[in-house]
Amino acid sequence: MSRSAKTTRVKSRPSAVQAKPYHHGDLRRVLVEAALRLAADGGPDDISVREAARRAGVSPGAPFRHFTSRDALMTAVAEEAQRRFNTEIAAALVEAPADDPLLQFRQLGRAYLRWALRNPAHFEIISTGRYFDHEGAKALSADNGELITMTGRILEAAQAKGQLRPVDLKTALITGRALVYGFARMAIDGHLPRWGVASDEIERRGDQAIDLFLAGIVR
Amino acid sequence: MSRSAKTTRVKSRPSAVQAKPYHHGDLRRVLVEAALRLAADGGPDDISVREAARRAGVSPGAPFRHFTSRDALMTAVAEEAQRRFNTEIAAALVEAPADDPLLQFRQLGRAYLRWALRNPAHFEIISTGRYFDHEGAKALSADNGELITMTGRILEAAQAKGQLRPVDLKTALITGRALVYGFARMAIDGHLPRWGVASDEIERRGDQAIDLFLAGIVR
DNA sequence: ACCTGAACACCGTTCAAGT
DNA sequence: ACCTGAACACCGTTCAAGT
Repeated sequence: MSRSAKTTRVKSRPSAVQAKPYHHGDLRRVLVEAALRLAADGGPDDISVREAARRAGVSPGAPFRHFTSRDALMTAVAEEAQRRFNTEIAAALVEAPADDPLLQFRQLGRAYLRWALRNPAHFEIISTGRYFDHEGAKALSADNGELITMTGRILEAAQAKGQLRPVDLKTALITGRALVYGFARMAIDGHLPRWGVASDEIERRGDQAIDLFLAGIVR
Repeated sequence: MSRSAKTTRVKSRPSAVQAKPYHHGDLRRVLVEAALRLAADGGPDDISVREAARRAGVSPGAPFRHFTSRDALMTAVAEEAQRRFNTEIAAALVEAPADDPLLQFRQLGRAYLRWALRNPAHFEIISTGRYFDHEGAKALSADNGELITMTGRILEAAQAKGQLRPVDLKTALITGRALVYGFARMAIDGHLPRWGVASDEIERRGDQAIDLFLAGIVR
């Protein structure tokens, strides 16, 4: 399920069966992949430097040549997860009609929810903030800021097109995000059964929540 | 700031200065208090059985006479936090006009947000689900269910009074909760600076989000 | 330049022994 | 019945030594 990172490029020896080289060659990437896998299988807290090292076939100290601490590994993991997230959001947005910002906004919310529901552990790592310091996560902050800017522009376009009631844009933006973030976390944190939502209807309920919000701000 | 739990009732000796007794007397409660403090000072992950034992002045193994595992301690912590949460919500609800369910609903949302913002670590322990199993947390589930039921009844009353547009109640209920939960977590998880919300205006922004949602469902 | 392997301080948990 | 203190397996992290 994860990308194959087995090819440890050893330049000098062209033999078919080669001994495990002393230098790994791509350890950093392999550690991040292993950590993503550990999170997906268990949860964010199941990521451990030692276990990632074990899965990469290196000694416990080896990762510290590439990451100064567990937090630094978590940051790299979060950056990779955020990158995948942004990619999927962008892809989903293409499917919305170019001339209808309101539908684009809706599509954004739906794509956000879907990715969160299907990648709960990775979503949690990105969003919980406990797992790394946001100061040092340059790429992540950029990806994140891009998403926020994009969402704002789409909502502005909807307003400019006269699709909205007279609402404060910033308030609407924050409220909309709070809604999808909250719903995603309710699902991930296991709240929904208490609200009478079975697991096979979570996506539908999420869409209904989005639509109720939209109905409230649309003209 | 925490309730004084110093009185280790020793029945036999009425002397003023008494030696530290072998039996603690109230260890369970003291451990929970210590854990709540640890969470408040650092974060949920700063709760450790050993540190709680240290602060209670007992050996590392002692807590396991009262809690089968760290998870069991976390469950007790969560139950205490949820109890405090419910108490404050109930108190806030009294201040809302008895004949205006919509304002009661609003008040509920505001009280929810305020408690979350002022007790972020405890709120996180209650809501994240990662810290304990909800099956074994009987009292917490009861407190939680009570809150959900109450919220539902208030919204029903608002509808019965003709205060709402024709919306699906369950959808409105879930959407409303997703909104306040999401906003609370955005604040706790450190998202709000990215959305241009300074720390001294968080409560106000939260209130605005609630009001925008209400404006969308009110008649 | 990158990895090994032993070491250290820490944690959760267990258990025989003490009171 | 409840607590001590040593023990064990585990983790993050460091560092001299190897390649």
